[in-house]
Amino acid sequence: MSVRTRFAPSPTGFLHIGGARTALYNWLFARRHGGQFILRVEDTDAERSTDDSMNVILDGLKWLGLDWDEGPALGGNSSRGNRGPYRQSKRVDIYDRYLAKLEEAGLVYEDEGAVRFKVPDKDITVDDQVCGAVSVNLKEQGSTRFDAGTKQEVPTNPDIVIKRPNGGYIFHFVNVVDDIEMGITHVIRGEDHLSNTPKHLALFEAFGIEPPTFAHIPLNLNQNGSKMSKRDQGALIHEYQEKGFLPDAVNNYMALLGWSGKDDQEIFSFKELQQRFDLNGINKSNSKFDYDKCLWVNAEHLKKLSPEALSEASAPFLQNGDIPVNDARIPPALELARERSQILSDVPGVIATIFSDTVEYDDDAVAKVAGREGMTEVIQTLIKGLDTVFDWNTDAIKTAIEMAAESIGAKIGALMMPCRVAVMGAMGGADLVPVLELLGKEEVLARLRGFAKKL
RNA sequence: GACCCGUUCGUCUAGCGGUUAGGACUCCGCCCUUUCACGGCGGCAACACGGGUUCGAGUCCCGUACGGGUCGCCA
Repeated sequence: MSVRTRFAPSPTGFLHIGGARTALYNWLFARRHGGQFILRVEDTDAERSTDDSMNVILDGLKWLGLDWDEGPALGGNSSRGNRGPYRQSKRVDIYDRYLAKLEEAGLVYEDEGAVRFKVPDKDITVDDQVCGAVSVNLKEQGSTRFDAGTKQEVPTNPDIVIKRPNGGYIFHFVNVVDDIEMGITHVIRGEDHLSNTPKHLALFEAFGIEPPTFAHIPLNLNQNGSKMSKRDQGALIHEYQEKGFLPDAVNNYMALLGWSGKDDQEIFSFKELQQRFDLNGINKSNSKFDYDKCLWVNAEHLKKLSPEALSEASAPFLQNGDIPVNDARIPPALELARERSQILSDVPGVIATIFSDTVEYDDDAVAKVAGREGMTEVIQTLIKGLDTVFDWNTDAIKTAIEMAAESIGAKIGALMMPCRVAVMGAMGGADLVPVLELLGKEEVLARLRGFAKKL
């Protein structure tokens, strides 16, 4: 039987890193086994579901490259796959049919307008691929509830509500029905669902259907050790896009948070992930999100990007920085920027000076250089030396600076920093000589002359 | 509170009865270098605790502590 996994988000907000990781694991598992990945929108709670938030989730998945074989199309008006519809709000007739089965079997009853499913009074064992065998008796378990307000146990009905008085169906029921109808073979989901799983198994049994394989993955927590919330740094997928993370890097980092290839490799291409991901490598314990490491993973991916891919990915960020995207100097400039950038939004800052007609001088840098003795002579020597360069290329520029240094009995180092500050305005930044080359002779000389006047 | 899951450097993790407990991020040195960064080298830093089992326990068992989760007519 072919593997079929699904991601079943509830469209109530944004695509959260926890959800995205769940989607990724399901996607990787399906791809690894040549199966199908299904996207199903759990929007049974009409009051909390909107098309907009569904599209945010679809956009996020698309950006990550987690394409689905079956599920709603962007926009939500059409879908692909023959087991749809893939929005629960449009599957009511199917749920009605399944409810009728339970009614026939005498397993449900009405309770104040709602419909309850009678849970069996016995141990139900989840044979989880990550957590092992977990047994629970729903009848005993559900007989009391802890009221957080009064901190009291209050008696409750263990039989689970599967349909609201207003006719709407409840998660546990639709989740199971859809997994049956959609032929889901493996359910990979957050560990927060582990305690719900016996309920689902009871429903599978009631329908006489062999349940899928379950794998409950540990949760991602924030730095404080509590569940990631929307306000935590790195929680929302669209922010990665905005900040200039690469989708593959985000996938890589998400994979690492809860899964290990069992060796020392940490940087995985998307393709490698597809080849290597397995349920065995999933960890048992929760992990804390580490933004610094995520940045590092992205920087590693940035280094490996082809020049073409780098250009393409950088374009929106260059535009933001008012840098001309189609300038012929962009490709070499990007090469200067890539080693100094962790995310693409770092890129414009590294190379902006090349494309600007003014120099933004850092006061401290200027003061430091200007304070040196004989600086006027140094700058004049640089101007003279560089003015003689015919073929304006890195070798010739470097040679000219070396000769200029020699002419005043100085080491090249004594000229480089003044030149850097004069031309780029700061002590740090991209390699100076290539920057000089890209800037062009006239501009470099103009900047040096301008700087000379400041002395 | 009851039940469920978990616990190796600050963080992500390797380890599956015998290891100087390995790697990575962060941080700190040094080297490279025209700066910054990259890279290279090195350093700081961990088996939650207590009992067992065993010749021997990070590895197996039982407790305790701590963390997380679930206990909805949310998903």
